[in-house]
Amino acid sequence: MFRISKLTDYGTVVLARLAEADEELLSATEIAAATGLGTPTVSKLLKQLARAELVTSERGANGGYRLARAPGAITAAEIIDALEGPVAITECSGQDSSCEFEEVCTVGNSWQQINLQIRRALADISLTELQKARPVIPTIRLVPMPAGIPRGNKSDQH
Amino acid sequence: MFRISKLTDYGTVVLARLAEADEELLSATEIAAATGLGTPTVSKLLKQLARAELVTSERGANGGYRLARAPGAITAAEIIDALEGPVAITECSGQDSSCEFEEVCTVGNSWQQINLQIRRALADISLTELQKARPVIPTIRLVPMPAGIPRGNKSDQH
DNA sequence: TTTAAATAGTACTAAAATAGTCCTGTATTC
DNA sequence: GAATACAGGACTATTTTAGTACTATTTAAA
Repeated sequence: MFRISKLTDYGTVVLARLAEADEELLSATEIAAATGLGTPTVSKLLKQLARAELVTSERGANGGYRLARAPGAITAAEIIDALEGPVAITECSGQDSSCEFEEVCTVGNSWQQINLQIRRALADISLTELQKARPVIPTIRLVPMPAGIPRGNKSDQH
Repeated sequence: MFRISKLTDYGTVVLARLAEADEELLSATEIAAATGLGTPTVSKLLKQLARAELVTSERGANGGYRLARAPGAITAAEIIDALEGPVAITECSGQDSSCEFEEVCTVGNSWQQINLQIRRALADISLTELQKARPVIPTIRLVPMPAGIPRGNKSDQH
């Protein structure tokens, strides 16, 4: 339905936690505990974010993650790119224009325009701004919830 | 992956065909033949578009569909709304703010901003513009293809 | 030097959303 | 009344997403 996936949203929660920690090294387990998300899930997300170079990692005992850059320099577009691949409103709006039906199929152009505008909007929002509305979440209230940002059940519209 | 669904894209193909027909009544079968899409699929799409009042229908023998308005007055936002429900980048970015976790969950604001900008971009593109890049498609080339806008296989990026 | 804690990578399973089909009913024309 | 076409809903199959598990590697500390 034209929305970001749950994992991407969880990803912003994880990144927000790291932003809050400000340079301090946090392990996946710690982040999971702080956000209420599952440890394997957090771990998976951090690996993806590390590969996209939005966070840096240190291995070994006492290892963990920290933001690769200041929160203000990480954009929503980058987060989405990292966690769900490049934003593309249609399958054929990528740069790689190597379709065998190219002469016939001509959807491209306008969707690509839209795509560009969406990308622009996403590139304009930084982690700082995403974080702004997500201040210190009282841990005690999160514990009973399965996910850091509870949703996905019946009626939890915000 | 943050994209519109195939059905929505098919929908624009169907609408483009109707725009081309310019007021002439076309049956689902005719549109299916002209676009290369499956008849049941086209039929389903047209029903949804009719309910959203983007097309009008006439029942009975010699019935069919035509655009409810001029192509220039139908926007991408409306098409997406009709075929996949209201555009919302996250589940909680709708108007209906009745979440039981509202005090705790605070994702809202910035995603909603993004959402609004995306909506604006989509509302700015009309069917005419979507159609522009999709001129007369030679039927003969479409026949062997399973879908009007062939894709979804391995390497068919446009 | 061994053990424990942590990330890296990959593969797999389960659940949910999407796509596509079919059937039954109703309206309209011939 | 028969044929054609839309309306609505239900159902099935496929694909995508979410979540988990396992193995390997790295590092710190006992």
